Amino acid sequence: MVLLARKPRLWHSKTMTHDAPRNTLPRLDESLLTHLPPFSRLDRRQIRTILDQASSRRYDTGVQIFNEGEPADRFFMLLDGYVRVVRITATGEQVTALHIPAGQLLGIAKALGRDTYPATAVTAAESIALSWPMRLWDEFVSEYDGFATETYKTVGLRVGEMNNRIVEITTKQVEQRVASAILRLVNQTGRKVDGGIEIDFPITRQDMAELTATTLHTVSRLLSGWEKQGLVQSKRKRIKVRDPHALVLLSQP
DNA sequence: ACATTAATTATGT
DNA sequence: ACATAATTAATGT
Repeated sequence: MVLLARKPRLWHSKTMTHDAPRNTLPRLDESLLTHLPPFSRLDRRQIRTILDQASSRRYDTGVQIFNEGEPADRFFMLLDGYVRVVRITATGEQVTALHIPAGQLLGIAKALGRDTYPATAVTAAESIALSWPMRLWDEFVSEYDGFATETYKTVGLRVGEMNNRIVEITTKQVEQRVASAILRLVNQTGRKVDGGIEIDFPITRQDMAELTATTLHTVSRLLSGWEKQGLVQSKRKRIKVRDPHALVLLSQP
């Protein structure tokens, strides 16, 4: 299996050297959670007990973390990487609802009053996530100050984003949709590189097409055109924005 | 205004 | 060498 063949690469470890291969991740440090909004108001002791109940796992890119309709037995905190939340239409097409960056909760079915996952979560890059059994959810909500308000805040933001997408898809035209999709991704996950800002995880034309409800061909044509005008620069699975403002103009006619 | 089909090329292991 | 990704042109609704 691929997962076992690869060396476990932990958070931001490009320059790190590994002493020895491990089959389990190292003991979790409290600093992993202290800065993350749902846990930021907690003291060390509380975070310790939270971590002791967590299990941590590393995922290759393109791996499902959970599937739509499954009983939601665990909820997750993404520590590193990106996941896309995907729904399958009646015709079997994939539609990407949104992307979740590191530092956010996912699979929080309980927060939506559900006991099954409402969508499928697939890693968009190599990722690491903590998870807890869902029975702890109510405990977290009641015991830990700020946990509930923060998570419901992000839930609100996410449904807002999905609503925006629906409005976009039904009203705006394709060029405007992919323009604003790129801008959203850049705002959420953008990483400054020399000539501009780059989407921080590998994303194909097909992925963009699923995000914007179009075809990979249209996406390809648009990106090629924008590249010639110097708006963006893209190679395989990478999109860099050189002129965000111009994209903003394209996204709102 | 956009999708679909198909053929061709580029790119990463 | 092979599979996957991207481009490009032609044709269709």
